[in-house]
Amino acid sequence: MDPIGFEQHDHAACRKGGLAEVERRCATQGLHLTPVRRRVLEMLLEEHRALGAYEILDRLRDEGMGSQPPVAYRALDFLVKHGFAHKIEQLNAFIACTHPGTDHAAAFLICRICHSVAEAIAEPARGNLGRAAAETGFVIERTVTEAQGICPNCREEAPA
Amino acid sequence: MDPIGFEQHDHAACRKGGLAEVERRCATQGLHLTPVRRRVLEMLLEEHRALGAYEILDRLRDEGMGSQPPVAYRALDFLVKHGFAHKIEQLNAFIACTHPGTDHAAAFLICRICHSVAEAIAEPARGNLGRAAAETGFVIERTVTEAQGICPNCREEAPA
DNA sequence: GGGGCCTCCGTTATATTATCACATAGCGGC
DNA sequence: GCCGCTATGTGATAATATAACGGAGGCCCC
Repeated sequence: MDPIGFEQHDHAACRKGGLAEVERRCATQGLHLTPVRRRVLEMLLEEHRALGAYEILDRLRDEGMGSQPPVAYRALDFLVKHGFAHKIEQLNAFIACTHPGTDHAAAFLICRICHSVAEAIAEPARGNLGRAAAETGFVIERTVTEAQGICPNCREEAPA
Repeated sequence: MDPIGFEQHDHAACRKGGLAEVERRCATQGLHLTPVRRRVLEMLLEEHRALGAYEILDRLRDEGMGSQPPVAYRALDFLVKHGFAHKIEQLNAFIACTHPGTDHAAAFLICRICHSVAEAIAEPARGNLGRAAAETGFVIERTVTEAQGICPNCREEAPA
């Protein structure tokens, strides 16, 4: 199990590994990891925290890579569509996928203090939701699972 | 089990029952179900479909109950805060709770064709998410579980 | 029964998030 | 060279949400 991003870890490796994996998959699937898309992915990989589209856009603008919202949104759409990033619906923000290789339904643990986000692999068909779907004939295509709370680090510092 | 809103049912009873239950709880908990809040709840109970804040605001305006966004958002905040309604994060829209009595974590089945929404009771602590949280010491305070797909009715009509 | 406090509402303004529409650039096929 | 395709650049605007402030009304205390 490595679903969690709260621990200390070799973050440089984590960034490079994520990028390398995405590059590999783009190559095998014939996808274009263009400069903008690549840069946005790097930004997301920089931190285990969700970034808003406009935060990303600001950074792109600083780097001279386009200054209008569609630039950021299109890159994010690409990354999300191909499973290289996820949208955190509760935050209207985006995060790099920690398992870009696997076809996966993701689940997230979101710290409301430090805003770090950890990703786990979800089991969409399990539990009440899957049962309810099966009972009624609802066909699940996509699930969003997000938990908000306090991460171990923040819990120590502010145990309230 | 009655988690599902896709079947035919006595909708008038369903509306009245929902309203009555909320009134009862407001009475016992000392909450103020003011005219605006009550009207918004009624609107949500009208349909098993998520309504956007501005859709609600338009109706309030038509009825002369306030025309500015905060009016709708405040009423919705109240309803959500006390568990009488839920926000569907994927849709940025709101729906009446089908189990206003119980203290509950909700899970939703959202039809991407007809936009109807069914609510089931979720089991937040189960599955990978709960396990990942337990392993790392993350304290879950609130979970969002939403599945998007095709409801049985739409599936018959458009079996693609 | 007046004053203070609290909750709720009305309103203006603005912030934040997201998309539309259309023009341009590059690239590969043939 | 030209076409068709994908991606990008840009201006405009739509959709969602909140900040900030003032006033109305209830309620309690004394």
